[in-house]
Amino acid sequence: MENGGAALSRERLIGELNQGIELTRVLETHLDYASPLEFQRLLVRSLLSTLARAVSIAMTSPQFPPLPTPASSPCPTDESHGGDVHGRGSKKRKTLEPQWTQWIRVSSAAGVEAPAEDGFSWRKYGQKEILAAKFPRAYYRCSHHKTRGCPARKQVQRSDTDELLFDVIYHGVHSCGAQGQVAASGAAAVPPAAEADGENSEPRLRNEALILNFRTGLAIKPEEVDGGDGELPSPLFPLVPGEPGGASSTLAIAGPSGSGQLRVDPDFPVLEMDLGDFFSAVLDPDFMGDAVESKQYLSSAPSFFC
DNA sequence: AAAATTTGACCCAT
DNA sequence: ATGGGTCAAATTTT
Repeated sequence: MENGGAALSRERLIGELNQGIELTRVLETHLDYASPLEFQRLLVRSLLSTLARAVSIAMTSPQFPPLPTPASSPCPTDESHGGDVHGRGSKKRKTLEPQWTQWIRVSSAAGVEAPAEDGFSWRKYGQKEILAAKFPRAYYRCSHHKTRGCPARKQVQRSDTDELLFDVIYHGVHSCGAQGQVAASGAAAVPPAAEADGENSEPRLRNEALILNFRTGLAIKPEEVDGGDGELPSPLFPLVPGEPGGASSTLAIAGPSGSGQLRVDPDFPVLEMDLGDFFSAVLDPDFMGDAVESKQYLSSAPSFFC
């Protein structure tokens, strides 16, 4: 039952992350020495793609929620490992459970209270006004929480800006053998957005208004798609830009340190991850193997992110 | 009556 | 002290 695959992607992930850190250090040095802007740009670009790859790996890693159907897998949810003795300001690894976000847009503006069904049955257990949000956030948990202790939960909140958009944040995976994932695979895992019967001749990736939101506020938002319509390269978040004639969609990426572009697969759902959770998951002691060094790396480097 | 939702209190991290 | 997540009693829905 070992998760060889998981371990592998974790290694790759850590590798990418470390490289990103290394690049950052080099860049820092060169900033100090006022090296050629050209070179600095190159570093930044490399850094960007390294991080993008890392994100991609993280997103597809078994440790994180799967895009397609939940494929009722055994409940991996492990609670405590009693083995965390090491005094030493014990870290608080709080988020072990997968969490991801879906943006769902509804069609009719008026009267819409919530996005359509997603194939599971939920029971609302709370609602809260959120500080800087126009709309309240609703909390749901799987209906089988009582009966079968299913840990799945979700939060639904209407977007401040786009009236037709809802953020649906899922926490944990279902352990109840509930709900046929409806062939509409999309139903539960991908924004239906459909409404097809229209004239949408637009390229698929339009203003889905998707935003990859890291703690820093780094955002990636849709931009023009370069007419290309060919197949998209398989690696998600492949290398960055500079390269004009690509058959894929491109996204403009803008962050605290500049901007660039990314190619993306329009079919890949956009997730939202908190970098803190991201790192704590990656650094979970249970997986540290001989990569322990990365721990120090990571904990000492990215002041950048917070 | 049973099941689900509403809503303010409560609790736990910042 | 604050903001956000959950609890649970009251209330509404079926």
